[in-house]
Amino acid sequence: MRVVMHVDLDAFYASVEQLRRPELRGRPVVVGGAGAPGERGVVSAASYEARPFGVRSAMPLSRARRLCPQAVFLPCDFPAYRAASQQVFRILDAYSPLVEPIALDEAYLELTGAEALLGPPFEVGRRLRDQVKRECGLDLSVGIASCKLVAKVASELRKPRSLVVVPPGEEAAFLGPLALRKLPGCGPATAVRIERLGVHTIGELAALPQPLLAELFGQFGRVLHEHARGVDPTPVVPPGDPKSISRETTFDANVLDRARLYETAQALMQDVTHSLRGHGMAARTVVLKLRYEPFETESRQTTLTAPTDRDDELARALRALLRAHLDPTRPVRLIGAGVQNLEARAAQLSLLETRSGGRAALDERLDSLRDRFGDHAIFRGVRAGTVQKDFRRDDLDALRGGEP
DNA sequence: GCCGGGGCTAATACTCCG
DNA sequence: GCCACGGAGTATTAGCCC
Repeated sequence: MRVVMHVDLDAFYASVEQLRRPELRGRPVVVGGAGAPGERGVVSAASYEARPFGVRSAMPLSRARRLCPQAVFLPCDFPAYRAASQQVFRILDAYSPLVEPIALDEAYLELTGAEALLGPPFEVGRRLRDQVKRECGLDLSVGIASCKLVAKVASELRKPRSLVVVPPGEEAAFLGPLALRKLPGCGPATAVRIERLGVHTIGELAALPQPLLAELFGQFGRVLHEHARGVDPTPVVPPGDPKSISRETTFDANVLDRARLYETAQALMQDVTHSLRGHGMAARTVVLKLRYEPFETESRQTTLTAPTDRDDELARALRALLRAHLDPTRPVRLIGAGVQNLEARAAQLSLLETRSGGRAALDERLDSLRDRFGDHAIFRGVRAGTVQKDFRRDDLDALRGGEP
């Protein structure tokens, strides 16, 4: 029988802030945005003191301010959250050789076959939770079950400091009474569609005939049916190669100035290509994302004849997309640049260029400067336009191995 | 009236080809 | 030459998660 543990740090960003600034303890704390007054942004984390006021993550900061004006509002400080996260993951690594980070504050651990070594699941969970509190000062919620899906629902069930073990065979009975929305993957859109069938709990969903769900939701319907019964065979896996890399930014005020849009897009693409080369990968598809007023999002993409990791080639493709698709009459709220269709780089050097020659060598030298002095230390021709507003995949990759 | 950033999957549409 | 049709590959959007 499989044993999987899901762990989740409670109100993580807010807790890190309270930990390093004791005067914030016991007070409502809301973390989000970059800290500019009146900026557009959403709540990344709300302390448990802020939640009775209705403040939730993903809520616009402006709304959080109205709901809880007495809260302390803080910008995200990723270096601090990364450091705290690394400390916790070092502890996790001691409990299992197979750890799958999902975010800075969340992970799955494969514990199958570890009982002889670590003890019974409930005891393991309690020991881990106490160790994280003692050594890092942070509250951890723990769920343990025979699969990832049920372990995750279990850890969320009694936050903060959940410690819930679902014994094998009791998965369906455990999920049955819970609301549809507690099922991972069942978001607002899916829940509304299911509720139209008169179904409101996971148990009622599990009782629906599978062919009906398949007809309504395609192959997702089959998965939904399995999940509702507590069946989830997906393995715990460490992060593999990325499938896409993107950066985007929302302007504090809408932008019509073409030069500013081109410049920002280019700066974002330099971030993207830096990360791309950091993974030793090359991309074949370049994506431009635009969000116009009023909140209408478009994406346009183009596929190159050969994959590349070069700044100039990818930036040129992005400029071509802008030329072809940017509507100069509409105010732009957000712009983004990305790559997908990724593959390992080694195999794709063209016959006429070597890694040590010309432009590629320039890319590499700029990369090493950015690695030493930070992403925004240096830009080709354009200034840095963005600050990090949430964790990125690259942060997760840095958790592996555990060095600060 | 408000809606960030980053990544993933799936569904669907479209285009080209034979 | 024209049409139907299916497959492959690409483009776009929707939904979900933290």
